[in-house]
Amino acid sequence: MARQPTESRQVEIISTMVRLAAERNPADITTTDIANAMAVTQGALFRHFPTKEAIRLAVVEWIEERLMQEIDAARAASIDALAELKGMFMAHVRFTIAYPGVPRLIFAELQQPDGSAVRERVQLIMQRYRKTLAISLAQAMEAKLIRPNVDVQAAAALFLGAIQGLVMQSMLSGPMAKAEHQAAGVLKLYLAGLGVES
Amino acid sequence: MARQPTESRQVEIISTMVRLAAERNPADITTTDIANAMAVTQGALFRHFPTKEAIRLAVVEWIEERLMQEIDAARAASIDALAELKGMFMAHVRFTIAYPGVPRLIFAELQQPDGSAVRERVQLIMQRYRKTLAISLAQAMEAKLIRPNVDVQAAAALFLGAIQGLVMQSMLSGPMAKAEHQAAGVLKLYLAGLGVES
DNA sequence: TACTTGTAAGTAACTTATTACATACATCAC
DNA sequence: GTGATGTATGTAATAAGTTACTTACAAGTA
Repeated sequence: MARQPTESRQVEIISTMVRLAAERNPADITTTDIANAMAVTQGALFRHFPTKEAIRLAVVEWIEERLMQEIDAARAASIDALAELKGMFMAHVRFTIAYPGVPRLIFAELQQPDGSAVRERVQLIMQRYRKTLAISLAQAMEAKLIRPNVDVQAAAALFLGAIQGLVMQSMLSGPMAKAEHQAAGVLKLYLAGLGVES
Repeated sequence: MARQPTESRQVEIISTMVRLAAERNPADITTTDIANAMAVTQGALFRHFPTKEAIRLAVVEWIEERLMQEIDAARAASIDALAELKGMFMAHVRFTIAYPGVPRLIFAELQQPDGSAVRERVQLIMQRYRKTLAISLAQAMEAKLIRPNVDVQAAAALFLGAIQGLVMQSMLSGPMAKAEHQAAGVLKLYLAGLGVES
């Protein structure tokens, strides 16, 4: 019962996957797990996606759309390049708190062997993200909001690492929500590395 | 043929797992994969470990032993707390270059559900590591080698995140070896956050 | 009526672990 | 030394369970 069109089922499958990934190893989530969580039979999933890999790809695309939207919104709401960096950092942290399964899914896909379509999509997202960061960093340098001799590549890597460090900590010691006030501390430390006085 | 005692086979199984994890998703490495790489039959593995989980636990214990040995050696060879931090960072990076499978294995185990014996072991390693970092950071503050108002918790989290950021970058764009010179840049940036002039 | 979405059952492939059996090897009586 | 014996390590086959995906059929919906 409760028949639904493919479009809404696809969304449901994606969000169920993201939800389940918050508490389990994404690699261990089976089509049966997803179907049970949706109260349909396992075979029903294949009415809406041809393969499991197609589901994983759709999940990654969903993440890209949502996360990049948040990042871009934070950037747009900023008055200068330094505010952009702060805003993107906190937006990313908030997104991770809202969807704790997301970093786990991303990392699980990064572990996939070379040539996997899903993996390459994740690589594209990260490249795009790094490029955005590099632009803001360069602008901040030009506007003398950060010190003039910052290694932009290292700064972009450390930005992502800082977030990843918070994620790892939440995976170690409890819910990501607890890490939110820690996030402010880490951001402050990161900005100090860029020469920002606080 | 080429019978070998259990002790050496156990070591071989562990190092084969670590080696395979450098190029594949650790979650996808089967006992058949390990056995093939060792040129024995799949069943032979169970002469030396009772279950696959026992293999995974042994791998984690091997990592702990080796990594912590490197970290401690780097600490011991340092003249002050700041040199300790630098030494530990670079030792960790070098270890990751030598064994690219290690961070993947650690992360894969962290994804495991709560209560898993292997996961809890990894948690212990990370706690121990963080504690070591906190001590060095506190000492460095006391000796006025870094600025006096560093948030030690955030600094420990960012230290691990900085390494994790390098690992993610290598997973994105190629071998970890390429990331070595990047590591120096990230370390410099991290230390700048602690108020270290360079 | 024609198409879409669902179920129930089944299948092929894969994975961990076990079992029956074979053989190398250390130990020890002699 | 030599040979017997028990144990450790290996193979081949297979059991038992799981997973992604398919198929035959039913029923809702435009």
